[in-house]
Amino acid sequence: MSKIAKLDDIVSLCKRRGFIFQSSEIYGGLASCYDYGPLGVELKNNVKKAWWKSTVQMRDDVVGLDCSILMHPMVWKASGHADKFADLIAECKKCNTRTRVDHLKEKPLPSEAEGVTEQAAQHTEHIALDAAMAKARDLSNKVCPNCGTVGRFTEPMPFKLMFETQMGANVDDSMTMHLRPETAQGIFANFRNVLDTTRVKIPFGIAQIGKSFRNEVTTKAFIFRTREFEQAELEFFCEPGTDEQWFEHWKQARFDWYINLGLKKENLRFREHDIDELAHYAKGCVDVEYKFPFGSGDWQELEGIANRTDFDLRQHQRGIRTLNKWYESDGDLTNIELSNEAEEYLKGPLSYFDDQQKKRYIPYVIEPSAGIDRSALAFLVDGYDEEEVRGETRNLLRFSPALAPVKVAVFPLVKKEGMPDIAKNIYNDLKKHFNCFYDEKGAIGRRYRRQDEAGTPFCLTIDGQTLEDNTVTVRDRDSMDQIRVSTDQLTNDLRKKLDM
RNA sequence: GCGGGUGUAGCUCAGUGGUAGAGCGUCACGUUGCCAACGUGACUGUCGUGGGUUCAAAUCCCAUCACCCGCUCCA
Repeated sequence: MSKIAKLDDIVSLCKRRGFIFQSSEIYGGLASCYDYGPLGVELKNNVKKAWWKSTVQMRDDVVGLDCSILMHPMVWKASGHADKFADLIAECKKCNTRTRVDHLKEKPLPSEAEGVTEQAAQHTEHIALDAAMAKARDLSNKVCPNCGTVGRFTEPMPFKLMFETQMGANVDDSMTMHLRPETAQGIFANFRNVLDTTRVKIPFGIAQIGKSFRNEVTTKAFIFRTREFEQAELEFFCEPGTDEQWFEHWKQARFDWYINLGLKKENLRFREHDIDELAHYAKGCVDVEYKFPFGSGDWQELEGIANRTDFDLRQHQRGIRTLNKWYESDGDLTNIELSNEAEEYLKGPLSYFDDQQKKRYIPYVIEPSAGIDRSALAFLVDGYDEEEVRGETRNLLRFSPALAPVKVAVFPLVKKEGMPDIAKNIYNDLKKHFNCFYDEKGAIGRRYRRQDEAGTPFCLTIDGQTLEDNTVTVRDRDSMDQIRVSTDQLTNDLRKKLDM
């Protein structure tokens, strides 16, 4: 049975072994920012590789993309982020609890005993900031969900969730830009380019992995919610009417991905979004949740899979039509309205012509959007184990071979009789195929245990018998069992064991 | 941002006003014959940071930063 890991144990192990450090630690740290160390970068790269392999490489209907983080300001106008990507929060003066304004409920009036005044809470992310502010101004009848006090709130505080920066070294001539809050918009912006250059046909997807930035109101739990984070997103374009079946397809595919990489089934589940939780453009949304060991051991989201309909492509067609207003307003996004949709919007540049059906339409989009850092954390937490071996505690990370930072460690049993030379030769040969690690220092048991804690699946030991019959021992991380393998079969044998 | 907790060596922690410590880890040398072995030795500290009180501060006071838990939010 594996031990339930506490987050603190994981944080400590990550530091001790060089998986994850706090950013700018020598200066006292920078809130919410973390650095991946030598083992961590391997793990994270492996998570990305595994995602890319299953999402792009193994499929005939998905191509990749890598967009810039900075994009034309109008992208964020069209996507809605520039106006709407903000939360309004008010604080109860009595109990000092902060609550999102849109989550506050009215005190039921006596005449409406059924409580029907409770409106479905609409996510502020998708309400224009001005409108939300106006609507939120009157909190006199709202109830604090914490202490039940009515109408004693501070002025709603808006939070800008997008990072701003300046482009252009000339201060007078520089333009305010945003760091992307999601990678998805770069994909929509390149939809036409990909269509025109790759001979893809609907249904097909465009995949991208990259950094995004959000000024979260609060950060949380180590690398779980940070303001700078890495996403793996797929926009899968399909014909309207087939969207629900593709939604189901990706739900299953994405769930299986986590399981296949070793997450325990009992720690993973779907959570369907309620109707009133859905963004107004989304037809359906489900989260893949992992049972993280923070606090009370709550389920937390690893990935969201949404049916975004044709909303984004249609918005960008409106965005393109707004470009002149943007020039005229001297690049001030706040002063312009997004143009209305063209009457012929179905024939716009972001539409698709289906040659078989002789039909033009704007495709629907299924979007599985995964957090790479949180996935990495889930794999760390899920793989962490402590067990008693001869009265000693053995710490290990039971990584799937695909994720293990080091695949094979090579040791001479002792530093004599030519064992190090043989071991080095084997190491030099194997490292062409796998990420390997060589170590000839200290006791063999210690070397094994160190690799256990790094999650290395296999350790090879060159011993006295190697000198006689050219076999080495292959020691399995999880069982600690050893078998002898002939050196000329090592590569093949390990390939099989590692599934590489 | 609010409330609660924490911050001393790479890690875990002891140290409540008087010379900064332990265990583990790391490194070196010797030894080695398969699971954190043993011996000897070595390195490691802005006591989170800044200020104050004091003859004297890791210790008391103030401020600040960071982390954890809760509220909240999300990939």
